[in-house]
Amino acid sequence: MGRSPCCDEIGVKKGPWTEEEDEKLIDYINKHGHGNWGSLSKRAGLNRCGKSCRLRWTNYLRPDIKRGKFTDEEERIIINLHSVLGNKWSKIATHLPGRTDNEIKNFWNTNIRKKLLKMGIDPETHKPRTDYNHLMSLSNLLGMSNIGTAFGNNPLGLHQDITHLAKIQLLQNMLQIMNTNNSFVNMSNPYNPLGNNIPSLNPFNMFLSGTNTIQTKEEYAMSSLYSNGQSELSQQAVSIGGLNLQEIDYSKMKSISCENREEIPLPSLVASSPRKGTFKQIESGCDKAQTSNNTIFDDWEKFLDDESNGSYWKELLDLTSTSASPISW
DNA sequence: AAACTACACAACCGCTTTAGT
DNA sequence: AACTAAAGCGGTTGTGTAGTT
Repeated sequence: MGRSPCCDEIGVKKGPWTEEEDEKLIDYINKHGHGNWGSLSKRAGLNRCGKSCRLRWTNYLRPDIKRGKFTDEEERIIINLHSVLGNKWSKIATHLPGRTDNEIKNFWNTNIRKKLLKMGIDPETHKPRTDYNHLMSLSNLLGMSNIGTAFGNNPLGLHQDITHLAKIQLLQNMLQIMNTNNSFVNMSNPYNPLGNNIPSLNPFNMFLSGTNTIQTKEEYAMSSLYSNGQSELSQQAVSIGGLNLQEIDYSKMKSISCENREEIPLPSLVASSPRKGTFKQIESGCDKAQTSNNTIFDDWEKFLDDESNGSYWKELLDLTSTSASPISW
């Protein structure tokens, strides 16, 4: 074992590559192949460590690298694969021809990660965020909004839809916390790894499972990634680029017990967009919680409108943060 | 126009894994 | 089996640039 000392060498150039250096590296590799990276730099007449040469070639100069913006499809693939593989950027990159692990990692950290956070989804777990700070910031946002409303204006310039979204998101996240250990709720998750389709008696089911009904335009696009329920999400991942993930998900899931389901290394994200053929499934999945003319969403929005003043949410949050025992429905 | 800020991306660092002896 | 060098990998940092004040 042991780290290669090449990058510690004194006098070896660091920092951005010049065009001249790029040309030398490309010429050399085109003629001779890279061979041993450690000795390549000298053979190619470059005052760089081998590691630096390798990275420059693999991340930038390689002729098969696809440059430019990531497409929506690539974004979808990355999110799906990340939900299964985690931060295994090199593995993810093998399913995106022409994209490097570095590029994907950067794209994730600067773009996708932020979008997920904005949607209230934890980018690590792909589940709704449950950290207290996040809830407090949502609560404060709503509080400010309500102050403005009381005086007939809106100091933050919050659009009504955004406020509404924050409300629903807050409620959803709180319920997630409350029910972390509630097996009944797990049982009613629209994604049921056991394959049975037990209708939910829990009116909060759709919120616990990560469903928002009000989204910004941008978030709508993102949320469509999570639109098919977990089993379909896995299948999407399976079908991408010939990727075979069956052994990772289904084989484990079929045999896993209800109690152990938390340990499945897969996300539990589910539908949140009205994508064709999907939204209908979601709604039919919560028929039991549906009133004659209104959907559960209508009911909940009404509930939120009735109860959405700052002190109410704060009280509820205080209760949540101090309550050790989960609430059962 | 200048200063500041946020963002994107290239490159580096250091740990882990792999292959060769 | 033990050791070493090289390559792989993921986290982090540095820098250039576009946008904003």
